[in-house]
Amino acid sequence: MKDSVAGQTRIQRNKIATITEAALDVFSTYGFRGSTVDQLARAANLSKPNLLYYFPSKEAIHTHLLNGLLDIWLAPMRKIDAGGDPLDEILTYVRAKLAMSRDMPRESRLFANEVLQGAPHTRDTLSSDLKPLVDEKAAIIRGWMDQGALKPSDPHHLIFSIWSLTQHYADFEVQVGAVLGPEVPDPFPAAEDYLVTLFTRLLSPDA
Amino acid sequence: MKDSVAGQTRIQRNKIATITEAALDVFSTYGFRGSTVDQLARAANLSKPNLLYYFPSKEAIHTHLLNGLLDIWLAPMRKIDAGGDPLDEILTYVRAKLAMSRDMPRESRLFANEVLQGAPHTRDTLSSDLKPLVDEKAAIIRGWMDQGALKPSDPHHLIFSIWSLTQHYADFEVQVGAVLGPEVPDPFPAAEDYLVTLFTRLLSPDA
DNA sequence: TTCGGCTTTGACCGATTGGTCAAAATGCCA
DNA sequence: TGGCATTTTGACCAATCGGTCAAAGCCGAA
Repeated sequence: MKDSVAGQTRIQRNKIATITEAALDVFSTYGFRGSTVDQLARAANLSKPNLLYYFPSKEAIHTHLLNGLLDIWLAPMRKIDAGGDPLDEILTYVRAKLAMSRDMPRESRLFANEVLQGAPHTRDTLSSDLKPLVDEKAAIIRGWMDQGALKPSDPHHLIFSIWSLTQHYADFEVQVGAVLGPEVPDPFPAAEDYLVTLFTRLLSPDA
Repeated sequence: MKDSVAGQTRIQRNKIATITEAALDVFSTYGFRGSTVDQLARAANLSKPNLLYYFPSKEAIHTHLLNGLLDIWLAPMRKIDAGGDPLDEILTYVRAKLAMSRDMPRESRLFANEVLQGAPHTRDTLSSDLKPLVDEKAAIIRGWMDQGALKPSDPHHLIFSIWSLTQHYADFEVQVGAVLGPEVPDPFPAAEDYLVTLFTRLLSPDA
């Protein structure tokens, strides 16, 4: 595996970055099994053997992508701070996740494809890395609710709802676009207003 | 295409039903391109040529499945009644959609797979059938809000949020399970409580 | 200019893909 | 029972799949 940064030439680093970028395009559109090595090579402007000179297999590229992405993907949640203003912390997280759906829809769809099909390459990571992180943040939220700083509701399902509501605009982009029609070219401003209203009414203890 | 019910023998109707059921299993798990005709045949306890005697191609099975499903899938939304109690109508719809995620997760994942990959077999139907239906129901909801029977918020995004929040429990079942852990074998009761609370606080004009 | 290692490639491999076909088996009605 | 249409199957096909390999091209250092 050529995952390590050390001991790489400039060419290697560049090509690997190009391949990774192209693979994100292809995998997020067609899924793992729906993508072919030829497709990946063509998207990266490389011959097939050349691509397989940098990665040992199609699966290695996919794994490399998923591994690199998980940290980026969870970064906004890690920033939830027990010392901050409760509603602000939640709304900031919601806005950050929605921005990721707008700016990184391919990454969102890559994860969605993976999880939809049973997370065959990620399942262990979900239990070992994701669960503790979510439990930690859920405990913070529960603390806020116990103090009366937020209206009570199930913290785990609150987190699920943030994920589903925000990622929906990336994963189901085609459906959202078809329903809103061409007269709404960008659904994100209205989506942000709606989601801020939703979580404010759900959680704000005043009014 | 053997979609028509008329002019079919008992054997044909049974086998087609068996194939459809098996294909739902396979396609919803592996996606269209990720599923093979051999897999479909094995799941239906048929030889490959025998399966292709009832359907002309792998794609025909997939199309047949999607077509048959769209009506079932949209049925709860069609029941939203302008004459009913506004909050009741919404909560009934939410509960019905959540029940579908619990009882028909394969159907949900089949659609998710399709839409995620750009809805190559469904795109036209989304614009021609889904959009008018959503627009109609959104107008009803907007009417309720204008009357003051519901707190104001964007009706289209309200509908999107019902879809995403409920389908999440089917489409991302693996993730939900991994985060909640084995100590929560069934997330649906808590999910229903949470969603009822969410939409009540979002929409109920009192309190 | 030559050398040696990194990079790139066309040709090729066995396995699997979606799908076909002729022949055999089965069901059904007289 | 015979006879015909429906159903089922093993063998097979061309195309595509992921991946290999030896040879050729390319590069900077000596």
